[in-house]
Amino acid sequence: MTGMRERARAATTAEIVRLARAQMAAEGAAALSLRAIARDMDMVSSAIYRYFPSRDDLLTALIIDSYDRLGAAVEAGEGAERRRTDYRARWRAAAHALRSWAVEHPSEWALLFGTPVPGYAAPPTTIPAATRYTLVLVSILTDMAAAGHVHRASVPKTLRADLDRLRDQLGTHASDAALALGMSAWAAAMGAVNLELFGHLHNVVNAPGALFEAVVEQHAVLITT
Amino acid sequence: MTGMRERARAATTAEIVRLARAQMAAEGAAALSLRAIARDMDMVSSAIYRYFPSRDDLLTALIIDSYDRLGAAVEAGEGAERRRTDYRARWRAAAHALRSWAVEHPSEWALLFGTPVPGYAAPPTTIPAATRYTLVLVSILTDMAAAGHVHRASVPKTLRADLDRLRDQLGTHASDAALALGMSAWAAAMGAVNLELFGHLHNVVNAPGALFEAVVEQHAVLITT
DNA sequence: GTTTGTCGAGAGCACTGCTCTCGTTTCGTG
DNA sequence: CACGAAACGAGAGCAGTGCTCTCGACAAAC
Repeated sequence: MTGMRERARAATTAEIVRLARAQMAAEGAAALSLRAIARDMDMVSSAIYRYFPSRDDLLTALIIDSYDRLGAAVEAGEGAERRRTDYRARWRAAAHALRSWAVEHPSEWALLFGTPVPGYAAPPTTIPAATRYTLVLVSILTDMAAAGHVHRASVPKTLRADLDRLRDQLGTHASDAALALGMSAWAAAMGAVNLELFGHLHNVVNAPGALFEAVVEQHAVLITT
Repeated sequence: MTGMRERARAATTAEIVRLARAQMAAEGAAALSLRAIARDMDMVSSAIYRYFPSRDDLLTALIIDSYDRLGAAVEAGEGAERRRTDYRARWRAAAHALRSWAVEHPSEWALLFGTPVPGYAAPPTTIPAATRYTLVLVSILTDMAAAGHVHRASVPKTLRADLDRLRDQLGTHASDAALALGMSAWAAAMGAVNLELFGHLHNVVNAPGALFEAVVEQHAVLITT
């Protein structure tokens, strides 16, 4: 089953992804060049197309991989919190794991959450990986609901249909209010990280992560009351 | 003072920016091509360099212009609220003006708040324009402080020094708690718009603006209590 | 009226993603 | 075991990019 052809192919594919990630970290996602990767491998550019039919397909592979590693990091961060009924602590742990990963892998964060490449539509293959880091927050809300916690928050009428569908998709019993609060917290955390990483806090908030900290604490209170 | 040379130069410069914006709206900011602009003007690509020394300088001009138009839109939206002491209504008006502008000019939003172009650092020239839309929120907080409103919120220690400096820079008397709440609201709104525009709500929140609505309402309460 | 500086045209450099062909090597099957 | 199919890397080539340089034509300033 593992002919030398398959092994060579797997090795080459992995090497391409490895070099692509390195190049992305060094020069940014937009500067990713198939020819440069080929040069680094002492190959000719056309040979890369034996492994990835186009630059977009290579990008897709990188996106899935990054989503997966982000998901793993957030899961690990939240999972490290031993007091499973301290929902506020679990939220803090998950959120800080999110920001830490972003700060440590800025180019990958930009690839996932920055400007979408024009003409590039993420294929459905990416959906499971893209959802992963999100499910950690959902699990906290689900556990709170199971423990009988009642969330109070106004939920815009326009959101209700989507929340019903989501509750079904995710298999959770969290209330509309809980899901709305969770999505707000999600958006806020994402916004704070984006502002920080994309340079919009220069001469505004110099202390690294200080804005994120404030955002997380506000929503820690909102989520657990 | 207005020799035919100067007038021709101003007209050509404006035409370049106009075509650049059109091309950006059609194909996205990343696909902006000097040669395509030159073709549309029946000129040769090298002639463009008489007006903009590099592609980055053209980008800078576009960025400043977009920031300015965003600022004007948010100012107009907030200014249309007649009840100046209804701070919650003013916040809602400003926030919705922000999202409306973003939805109507997605490529410009991406240019301003998406992935920064690698190797491109926004020159200090952009700072005044970039601050403009932010000042609307600051003015609301300042008016609340002047009216004697007292904000209660925990403020991370790491944020305090920055808040002191900001209060000085902005010439406001808003408290630490007020500024922290304001910045959280800012980050949350930005995050919600980014998630929506960059396609991260596909199959999550289909109703347009529903997540943004929830985020704005959460922070409307936070800011005014 | 002469000089000075700006302008557009054109050629060219180094780079990109991508396609096609060609000779070689490996694999599955008769 | 032999043979055809499939996969592979090399190489040339196409159309596109940002950018640089030179050159002749024209307007502006002295």
